[in-house]
Amino acid sequence: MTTRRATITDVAALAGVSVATASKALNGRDDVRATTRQLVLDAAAQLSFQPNLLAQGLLSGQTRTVGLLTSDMVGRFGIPVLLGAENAFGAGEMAVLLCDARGDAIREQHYLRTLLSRRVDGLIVVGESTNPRPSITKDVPVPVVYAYAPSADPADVSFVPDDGGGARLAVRHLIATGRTRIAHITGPTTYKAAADRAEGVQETLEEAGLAQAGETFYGAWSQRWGRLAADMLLLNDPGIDAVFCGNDQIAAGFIEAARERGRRVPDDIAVVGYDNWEVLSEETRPTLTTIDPDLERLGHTAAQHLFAAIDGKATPGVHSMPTRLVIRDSTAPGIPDTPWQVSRGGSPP
Amino acid sequence: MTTRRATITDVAALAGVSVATASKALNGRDDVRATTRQLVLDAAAQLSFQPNLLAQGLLSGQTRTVGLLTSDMVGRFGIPVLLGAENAFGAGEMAVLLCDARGDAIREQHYLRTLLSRRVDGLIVVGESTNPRPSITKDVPVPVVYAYAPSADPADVSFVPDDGGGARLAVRHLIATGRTRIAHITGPTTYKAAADRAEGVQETLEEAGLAQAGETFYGAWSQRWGRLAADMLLLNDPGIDAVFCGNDQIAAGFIEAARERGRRVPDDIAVVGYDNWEVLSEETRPTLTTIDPDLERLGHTAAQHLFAAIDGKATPGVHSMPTRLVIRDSTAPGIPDTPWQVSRGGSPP
DNA sequence: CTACGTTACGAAAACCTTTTAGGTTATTTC
DNA sequence: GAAATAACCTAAAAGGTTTTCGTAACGTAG
Repeated sequence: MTTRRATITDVAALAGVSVATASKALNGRDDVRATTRQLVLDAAAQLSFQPNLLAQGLLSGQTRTVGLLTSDMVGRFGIPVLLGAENAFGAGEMAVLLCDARGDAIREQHYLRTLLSRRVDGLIVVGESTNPRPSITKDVPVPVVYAYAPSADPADVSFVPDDGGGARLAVRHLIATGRTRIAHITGPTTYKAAADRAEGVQETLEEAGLAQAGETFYGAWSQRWGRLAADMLLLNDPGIDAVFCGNDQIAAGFIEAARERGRRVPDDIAVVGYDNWEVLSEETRPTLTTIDPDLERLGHTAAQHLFAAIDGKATPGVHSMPTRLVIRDSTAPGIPDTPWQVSRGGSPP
Repeated sequence: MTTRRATITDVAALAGVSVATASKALNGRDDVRATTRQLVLDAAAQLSFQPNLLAQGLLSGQTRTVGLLTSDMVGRFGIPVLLGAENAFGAGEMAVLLCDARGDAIREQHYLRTLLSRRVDGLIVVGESTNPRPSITKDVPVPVVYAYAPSADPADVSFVPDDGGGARLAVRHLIATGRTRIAHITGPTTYKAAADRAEGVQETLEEAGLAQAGETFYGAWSQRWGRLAADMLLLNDPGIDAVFCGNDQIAAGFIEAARERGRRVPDDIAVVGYDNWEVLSEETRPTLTTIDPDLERLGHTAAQHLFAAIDGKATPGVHSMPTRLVIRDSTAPGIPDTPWQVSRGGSPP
């Protein structure tokens, strides 16, 4: 356990060759005789030799390591992005240095310095909301990719979920199922995601020649607000037959309150959520049709583009990542597969 | 952006001293004149010099990096542990290499190799359930600490939540509030956590001279099972006045079903959950009294012990980490602060 | 037998930093 | 005025790997 680890010098000595030859044999270079190579390989196996990546990195200037700088890992949205990214990196030979700045700019600076000290090959910055965040690209001698929260500098490489598109998907689905009086309840106005989705709702309704039922109801991202909004909405505007909620919590609250007020979901009112947070969307009654922002894929794509950027092939700009409509019972009770169906019951196992 | 990074040689040249002197000046060694030191420091600042940690690590044999090997980051429990650990490391000068083996032993081996290749100073292995997992300690020349899932080898260092203690906390609380007919609904028998909690329930009831209401109801960790079990239980055994649920999802389902059957919570039946998963425990009606396993602290402690182990001060054995009772309205409606109260409304902001 | 090309291998430099062992001044002590 | 000390600084080695270049052996053609 505390035995010194074998170096290539040890391997070379055991094989009876020079370190240069050992290196070539181990790395598959071709000016080494087959028998010699086997000798070296056997020696390496016997000593369970593993090349010191520090030494390799020192020499090559490439550490095969990227820094993953997250602003708030506590939040729900950073995790899937991070997961997708880690996934993409792990598939190659890259390793991920994880740093959680916890929303603190000072801490972020600190982590940034240590990451650069460790000579990471690139950085991926994942934010906690889709609101733009300050760019760090110019302070840094390696490529940077922003995920979820875009950089404020449009010349940087950012990947964000297509909130407008998600809203369009939701509203089109409601229209396709025959709804015409559609309301929208969402989170705080300070969230760009809320504004983007509201805009998507507006546009889609106009395209269909429909008017939105009531103005957009901005509130909190909570179940409580969903219930409250339901009470207000059902009282003031009893004719609505569908509601698109800004997230699954609001939708869960809405469904609960609607049921208590004697409205049947989906028969009287169809409900669509957002986020596909399965602990909610699969446990409401009826289960919840919702928009899946596919954050894991977003993280994966961001990581792949970081690869590309490290290889000098950057793709600047803010890239909108498509979302998926997940149809469950809150809009389409027991209807078997239908043409307009995108996917049912969440992601495959 | 692509400009070569400054080395200590550049700094020394700019300051007009040798690299040795520059190194001493930068590292606060004391055989260097104050004026010379300032000269070096200015030069370093001007070039925004940052020491190459690879070179340092190569020399010292310490990389100030630990590997964080998680078996399944998708799950809910790994994340807080990971978070607490990252937190503890970030406070020092350690960095965390994140690897998600996704429950695959092959992948775990692969990651293990690359981590060792990178010469990490230690490893923390976080599992996804409290069931023991295979030990890797003997395959590895650095200290290893297990978090959440203990190592199957009792000589290793493991940190697990005290499930039995959590159950005791819950049942004592129910008894303290005057309940006497207490039932227990929990997850699958295959989970050690479920078994440990059930055992804790048994013991605590016996100590109090009470009998458990019905046997332990094993099922799934789902809201659905909570509803189903509620229906069964309230039908067969209408006299029960409290139920301790194996997790918050079961508890949420139970509360919902109980309400529909006309039982008031907590007046007729008190409910305690487990996990303090706030998206549920703060959104049920009434809000849910529950056990918080304090996983973040568990992760933090595990990380600190890894530090100690790296310094040669290991503390072998399986360490049970205490849980917290979080009292909300499902057991104590609107009662103001009372002596037996441990904490209210979850962790402070 | 000489000239030359090919093949297989080794010596040494390079990457960047820290540390050890000396070396050069200036200052003190007798 | 010589010797001892202190203060400051430098040269060189070490850490593990890859790469470049040099060299030796061998075979082939002239």
